[in-house]
Amino acid sequence: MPRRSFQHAPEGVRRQDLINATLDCIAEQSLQGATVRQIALRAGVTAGLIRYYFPGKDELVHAAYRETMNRMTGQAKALADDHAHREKATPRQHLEFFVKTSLSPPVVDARTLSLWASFVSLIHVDPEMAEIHKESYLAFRNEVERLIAAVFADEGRPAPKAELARSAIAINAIIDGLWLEGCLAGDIFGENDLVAIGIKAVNAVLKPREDNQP
Amino acid sequence: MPRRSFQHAPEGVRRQDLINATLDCIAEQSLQGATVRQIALRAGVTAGLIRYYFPGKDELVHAAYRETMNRMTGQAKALADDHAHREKATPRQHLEFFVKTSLSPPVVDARTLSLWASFVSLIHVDPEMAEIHKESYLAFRNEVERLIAAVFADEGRPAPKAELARSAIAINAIIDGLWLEGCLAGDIFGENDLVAIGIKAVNAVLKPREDNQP
DNA sequence: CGGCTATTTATGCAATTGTATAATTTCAGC
DNA sequence: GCTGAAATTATACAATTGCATAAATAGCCG
Repeated sequence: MPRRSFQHAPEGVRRQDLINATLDCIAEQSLQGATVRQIALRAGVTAGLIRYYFPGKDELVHAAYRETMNRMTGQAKALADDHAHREKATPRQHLEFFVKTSLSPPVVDARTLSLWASFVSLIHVDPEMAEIHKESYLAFRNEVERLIAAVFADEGRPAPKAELARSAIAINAIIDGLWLEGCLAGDIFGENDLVAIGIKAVNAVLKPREDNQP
Repeated sequence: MPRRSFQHAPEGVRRQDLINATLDCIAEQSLQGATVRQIALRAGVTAGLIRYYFPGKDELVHAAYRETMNRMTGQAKALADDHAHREKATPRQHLEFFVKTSLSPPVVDARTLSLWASFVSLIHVDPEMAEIHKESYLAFRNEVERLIAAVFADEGRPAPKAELARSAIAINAIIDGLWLEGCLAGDIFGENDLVAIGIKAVNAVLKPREDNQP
């Protein structure tokens, strides 16, 4: 009885295939559907191979979480930077591009939400997941803070460290929230509705403190 | 060999016990830890009983999801209404109370986030979960819309239906997002930081269209 | 207090799970 | 072409899963 034939995959690609297969499984069938056998099937290998590349299934899920967050932040940043560079944008426009890319496809996407929610549900269960969350959260927020600092500098506005951090946290929260809403109820938002709301809210948060009146 | 003794539970309480036990399991160990045996253990009964009260485990999870969302919206609304009533608040203040209660404990809570994320991860897997999401989302948004309509009426401002819906969607998104952020990174927000950001952003969205400048 | 029904426990089962281990195949270097 | 290490498959296993069924208990109505 001959075994099925196979090939040695080049450096790193098998590992990446397994991560991608894991993401497919989680997105389509939730964590409970992401079994070693299903994952292996999707990746076109057999289940045992998973433990050749990862100590266990948990570590594969950790890698999948990292991958997801890196993709999200990476996409938002790359698209915004590119756009800003082409149009020789002011720092304020650059920030708005970032808001826009964060609130448009492919960052806003139902599948990504399913993945994200699955991972978040493990944050209080698995300490390593909590660590990954913390890291990826800070990576995104630092990006926001850099953009805000540039705006303040460009507009000759004093930027005390605390004020900067406060703004970054607030804007990060607004982007996250609108992102969530866009993924959850994508169909009710037109092309740029979400972006318009986001920019309006971000500008409100960036205003100096005094004018809190409606 | 005598069996363990037991009591007949009064109308509905056993069912509720099972739902609560399910929520405990999901919050502490994620969906994968919410097995019929674990749930039964928590509820102080044996596993078979679950299928006396529910057709299957899936339906128990559905009930747990409904319960979670009803509690969240219910708490936010009840606390805000109560507060507004005591202080004879204006509609605008009432809306701000609603933002405040939505962005404070017990609505903002790490455990609730774990539950919510677990359920959301099933929305694209299980059509019934999608339906529950839709219903609970609309229930919350309608509440927001009612509050906004009162603000517009009170301030003698025209409130075309489309404008009202647009504002409700936007404000709902902002509240959801800040709620998310508060649950995820609760420790970095002071008592009222989140509320302040929320009210600022909500007011910005409520402003008439013209002034979009920073 | 005796019986009847709703409630609850107990047990078993086939399917699935992650992991461990051994056997096989591929392929780069000689 | 050989050879040996690296990559992959195959099989087995104990544990766990949701569910079905049968037996037992509780407690209300008469």
